[in-house]
Amino acid sequence: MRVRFAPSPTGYLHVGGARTALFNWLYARHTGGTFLLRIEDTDAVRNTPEAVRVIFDGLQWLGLDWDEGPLPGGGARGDRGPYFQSERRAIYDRALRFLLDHDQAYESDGAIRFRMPRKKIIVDDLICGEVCFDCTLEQDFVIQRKDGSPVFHLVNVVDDLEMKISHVIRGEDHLSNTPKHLAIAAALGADAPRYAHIPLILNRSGSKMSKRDIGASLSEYQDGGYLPQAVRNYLCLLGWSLRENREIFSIEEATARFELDQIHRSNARFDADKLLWMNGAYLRSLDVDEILPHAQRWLESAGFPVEKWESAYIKEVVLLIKEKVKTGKELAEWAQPFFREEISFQPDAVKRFLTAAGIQALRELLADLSEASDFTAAALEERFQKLARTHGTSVRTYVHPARVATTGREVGPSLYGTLTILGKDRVLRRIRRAIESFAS
RNA sequence: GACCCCAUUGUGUAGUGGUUAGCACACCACCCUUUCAAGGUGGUAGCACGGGUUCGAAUCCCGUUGGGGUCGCCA
Repeated sequence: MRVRFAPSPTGYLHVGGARTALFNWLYARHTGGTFLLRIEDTDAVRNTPEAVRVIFDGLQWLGLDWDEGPLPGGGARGDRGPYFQSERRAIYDRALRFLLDHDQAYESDGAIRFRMPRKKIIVDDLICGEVCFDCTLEQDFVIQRKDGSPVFHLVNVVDDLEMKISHVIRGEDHLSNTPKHLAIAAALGADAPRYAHIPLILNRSGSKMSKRDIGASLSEYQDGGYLPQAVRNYLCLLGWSLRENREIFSIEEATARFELDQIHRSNARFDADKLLWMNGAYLRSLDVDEILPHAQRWLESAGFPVEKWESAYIKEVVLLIKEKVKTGKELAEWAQPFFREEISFQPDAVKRFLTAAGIQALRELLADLSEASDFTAAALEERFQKLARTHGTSVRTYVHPARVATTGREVGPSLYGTLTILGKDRVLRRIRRAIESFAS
């Protein structure tokens, strides 16, 4: 089996494209076949090195490695290259010459048109089944522009043939183009690959997700603190499932179970809420060591110089917070009090908890914690409860002002864990400072 | 408009002739609780419609309606 992902470098990687790449990759890995990457950069205007970089980054981030194709560092792997269409002109010229010589194409106003056969063409699709197109009234179409550049329909088919692609797994928006592609392959005297058209990903309002839609670009997830495992898992679910009331699964499991004929025929709407939930689920369940490299990136982009801190310290913070948040972005926000001495106080939090009563509670707490020799979470919890009992009040009396004093916020991870990680010195200093700043 | 694809709660799906139509997200309620999450329990909500076929249709056939896609010298 030889499958390919053939994106056009547009400057961003569409989630639909990412899902197409994923399905191709899954099929290749499932069958022990070859997954190749081909860059369809025939549109010179849009073709920039940065735009190609985005494709490499996105695929690598998702963990979709390709066996053949251009390499991010330059050069290529595989013996069916070049893998940039812009470098394959001679091959297309040869195909054009062949079609012209065999009267399957002709010149028209300077362009070259393909002689579309006027007959019924059946697409035997691996997912959609046999689809019949009546092409008796079909028009001939351009395969080489007046400026001499070849057109998508031609190059796409020629490359699939030249690269010995056995299965073309692509979006269903291409189903209607397939008769053309079948006809070109036949005119070239070749056997066309098998086709498998996967359902489209729709936006919230139900039309094909486009560049303009929120959440359409993979980079939004790369930059938004999502875990690639979660995004990949979610993408699997758009048109495919394990069929056993379970939606969170490993990539190995997906690879083992993936079958083309189990893919849906109906389009799927992209549900950002569910992806968010899934990302949180991954954050909670993944081992902190797996999250660490991502967390370092999240913290870095939030403006915290991670190299300043021991990775053991970062791990403690991540371990504390990851249970409570859904994205890395959120995690970085919550982590602020651990990486910045100058904490910023949220006005609402101050107003609500650093009242006269709150300050009084902080004074009592300060006196108590000053005596503490054991600053573990369990010991602190005991201390807070004892303090509350002594003063005949609820532990909340101390917890809330303490959280605001040490983190500046009224919402955050477990307070006792927070205090433990901050350590006695920082905790006492922050409580003192809060008392000084907000006692009126 | 022509052609093509599709149709199970709001969303993603399980279901392939006989089920109290299952699961997940979202939503609501309660429980747990130091906040927020998470977790637990329960709940609201679905086979688009009309004809067939059949002893029996979410499941098979036809039509209607609805949604989507394609009709470029873009890819």
